[in-house]
Amino acid sequence: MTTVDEGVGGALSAQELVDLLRNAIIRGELVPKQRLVEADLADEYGASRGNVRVALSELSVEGLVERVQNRGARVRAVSVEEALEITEVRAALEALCARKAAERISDAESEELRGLAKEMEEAVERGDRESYSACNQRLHAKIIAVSAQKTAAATIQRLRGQAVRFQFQLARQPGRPHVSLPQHLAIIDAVCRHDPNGAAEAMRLHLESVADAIRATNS
Amino acid sequence: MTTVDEGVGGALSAQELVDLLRNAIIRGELVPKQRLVEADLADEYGASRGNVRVALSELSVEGLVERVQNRGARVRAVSVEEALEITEVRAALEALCARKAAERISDAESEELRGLAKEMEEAVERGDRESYSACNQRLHAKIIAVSAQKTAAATIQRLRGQAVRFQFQLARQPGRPHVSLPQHLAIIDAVCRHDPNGAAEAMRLHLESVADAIRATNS
DNA sequence: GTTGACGAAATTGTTAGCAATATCGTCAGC
DNA sequence: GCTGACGATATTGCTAACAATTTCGTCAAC
Repeated sequence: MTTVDEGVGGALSAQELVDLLRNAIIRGELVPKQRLVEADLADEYGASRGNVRVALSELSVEGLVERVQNRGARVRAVSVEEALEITEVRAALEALCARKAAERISDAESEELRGLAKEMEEAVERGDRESYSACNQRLHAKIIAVSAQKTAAATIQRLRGQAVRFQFQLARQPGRPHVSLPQHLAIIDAVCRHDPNGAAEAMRLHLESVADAIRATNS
Repeated sequence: MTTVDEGVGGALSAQELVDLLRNAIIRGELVPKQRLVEADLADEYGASRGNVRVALSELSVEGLVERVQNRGARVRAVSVEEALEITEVRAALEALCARKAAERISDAESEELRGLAKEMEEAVERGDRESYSACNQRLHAKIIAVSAQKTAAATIQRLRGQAVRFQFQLARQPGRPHVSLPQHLAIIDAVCRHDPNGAAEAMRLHLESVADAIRATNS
């Protein structure tokens, strides 16, 4: 079940392996602190040890894997303190993106965001966590896309990968949607009104609240 | 001259190679768009091709090297537009660090920063570019250190490496120190006065001005 | 019972060689 | 003279095997 078959029988390339392992870590199939023995991974994924090695090197630069000289690799465990730091950095970067998005957004994109706002309101109203969480991700992704900031986007994505465990934990919290919905609506409103400062501030407040929730949950 | 000897005769490990190559790129010994042929690098640095390969993989994740499937690696060339994006991201992150630094700075550290301010004023007064540039780097590094934000620090450092070419260009600009000195002094003053908002805003304005200078120079 | 030395097993680090792919020069055909 | 096919060369992608290091179990000494 956890084993990944070799598909059509071809061996995996180094780059394919990086993607597979990254997803496995982000999806939680490989848990924090779990040892990543090169030979085992090579068997499991049907790749050569050399490629596994390269993949682990790259993931260690990305911050998902921790390597110690002569002692192998393991899935990096992100502490609560670190998750808070990451959230603060994300706050700064997503606020930047929100500002840029408010400057550049087109009418069609505005329409799309307002539609998303309606979807979120309805999802909360009928208590559909699944749908709300999906909208949440789409909202953040859309704002980053509209901002057209490639550097910020890449950085945010990397950091998201590192802190995904805490995001997940948060999405399952009981009262959470009722707290975050008005924040999300405020962000959408400011961006659609072409209010850069308002959008940045609304985004900053939202992620500040996320940080508070992480702090409150893990204490 | 450009060739690096093997030192005491030992072959270089993969990790040593990463550091050597990173420095070579940042110091400009390997110029943008320059092809990085694995076999050549292996000869030049006295390492095996496998290790060169791993090093190039890691540097490509760091954004210093560009790799194309089956067509090798080259030093990544950062465009002006990208340098501006990078500077904006740095502005957001260093503003965050300045805010945190203002919250946490100790009296001893304050003293150190004020000493640095005096050094910078004197360097500008006697037209010592070399010394001013060194102080500039020390200032940014110190604020990041005081802020104790590891995630932000790592991100900033990575981005700095990518845009180093533009920073260098800027430091050589004639009137530049007279423009940036008051900004630097304002940052130091706000941080030492424990004024988080003021420090963040001063840092943001400073890097905004850096962005303007990059824009003006490359047009 | 605890401590420390020794050695086997497990695991990582490195290298050399083979296979696959792209690049470039050459030359025939138009 | 220009175009496109062909083959040689250069270069990357990958794998298997070897070397070095760490880890862990065993056992003797205290």
